[in-house]
Amino acid sequence: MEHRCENCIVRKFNALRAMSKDELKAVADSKVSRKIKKGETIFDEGEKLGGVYCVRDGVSKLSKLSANGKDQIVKLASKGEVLGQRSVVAEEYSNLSATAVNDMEVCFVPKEAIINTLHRNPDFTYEVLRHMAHDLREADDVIVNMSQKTVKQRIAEALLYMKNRFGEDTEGFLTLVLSREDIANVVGTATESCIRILSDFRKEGLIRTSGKRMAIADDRKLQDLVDGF
Amino acid sequence: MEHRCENCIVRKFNALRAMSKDELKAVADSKVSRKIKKGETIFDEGEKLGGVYCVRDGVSKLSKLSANGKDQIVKLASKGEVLGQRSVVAEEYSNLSATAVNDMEVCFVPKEAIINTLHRNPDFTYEVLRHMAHDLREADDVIVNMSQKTVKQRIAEALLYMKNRFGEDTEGFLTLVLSREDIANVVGTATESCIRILSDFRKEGLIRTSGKRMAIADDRKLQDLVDGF
DNA sequence: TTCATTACCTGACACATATCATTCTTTTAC
DNA sequence: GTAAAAGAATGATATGTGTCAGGTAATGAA
Repeated sequence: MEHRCENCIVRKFNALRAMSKDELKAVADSKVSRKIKKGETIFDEGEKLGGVYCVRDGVSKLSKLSANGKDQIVKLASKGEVLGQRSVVAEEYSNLSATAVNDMEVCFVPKEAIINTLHRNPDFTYEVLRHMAHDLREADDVIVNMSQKTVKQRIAEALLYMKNRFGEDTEGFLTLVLSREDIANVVGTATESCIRILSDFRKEGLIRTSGKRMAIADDRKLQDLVDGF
Repeated sequence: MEHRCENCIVRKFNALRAMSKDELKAVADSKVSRKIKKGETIFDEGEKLGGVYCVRDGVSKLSKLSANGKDQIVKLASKGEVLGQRSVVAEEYSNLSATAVNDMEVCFVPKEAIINTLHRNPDFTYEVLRHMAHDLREADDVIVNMSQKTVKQRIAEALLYMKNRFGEDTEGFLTLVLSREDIANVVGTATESCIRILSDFRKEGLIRTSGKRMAIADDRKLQDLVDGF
């Protein structure tokens, strides 16, 4: 049997926690669980979304294709986050595409259940609003970082972010494994530049690597770099 | 006597149009009109906002100071737009500062009236949400532009944006007059680079200038530049 | 007006970053 | 396990942009 939203822990982290019992029941009845393999896309830029995707497990990258064919990763979403919220709320085509960074499990929730609740339950709407306000603030910060920080600083920041947000395993390696290309797309640089800078970091003892896995060896120095020292 | 929100045309452009008569009355009773001179700041980054500012007239730049002392302009707000919305909704300190680009007239609306309505009137909350969803989309686009387009392309785009958004006078000059420094801060580049590129544009016949005033002479070529031709 | 300040402009130069080409390594799939 | 594909690494080179330094023109205040 499928999981019931009412008992889903993931819900605690997103706006669905503000739903009433009945509303949640409606969501649970209409939702569809879905497994997504690493590298598969959940939805594409320009697609009309029929609902939102609630992430139960795994990590997704939200990216936008630029004119010169490069993908800019705008956000990484993990357990508890809801994908496609913005597009459904604004009733627009998606401005981003979502791709699984590792194997994922998501629940697709048809938009009707969401929109109904948005019209009737101000607590829920307010909660969604607060999440979006938070996203907007983060987006503002990214804009400033993009234009004012060097690639080196942005990569250092991305590494620290990955550690803080997704943690590290028992050996100290970052839990979230991203390819150099993905990291380059997060900070908005060429893959080669990213690789070069990561090599520098390794040589300077700021990070350790083992295959695709990466570990932060000197938080302090990385942070100093970000702050411009 | 002060203007009444109920009759304010500006309201039609923002979320306040979804307020009930009574709610609007409460806003009108608590609001304070204020004139702001060109160059004055409305609020500062890190400030705790006691409410939002509804723009009746003039243009404001919303900017964020970066570590290296440069201002990044994140958004330009004009008639009908509401400043400080994000901070009030999220109950956070402001992440941006707002400065008048020209003489302005704004109405300060204490947050209580707003927050009360957010909790009670789902139509209003939904409306605010839709506006924020729109802002978020724009922010995503800016992120991609920042990281993938050249300074030249971004300046060309900014000029076209200024024309489309704020229009031009009878002589064809852009209505919104920004200093080169402000334009540089919009596109995230050095003032000198901005000046140089605008000079190039002038020499190539893409724009005309007369003192601080600027006119777009060749929309088509500017657009081609933006698109990478 | 005159002075002071701000905005604008230009040149020279350094440097960060992108691009292209090539090799080596790791991962994936059959 | 092996082949094929994908990812990582590195060098050489070109170039876009930032920085510093020195101007002129425009603007505002006394």
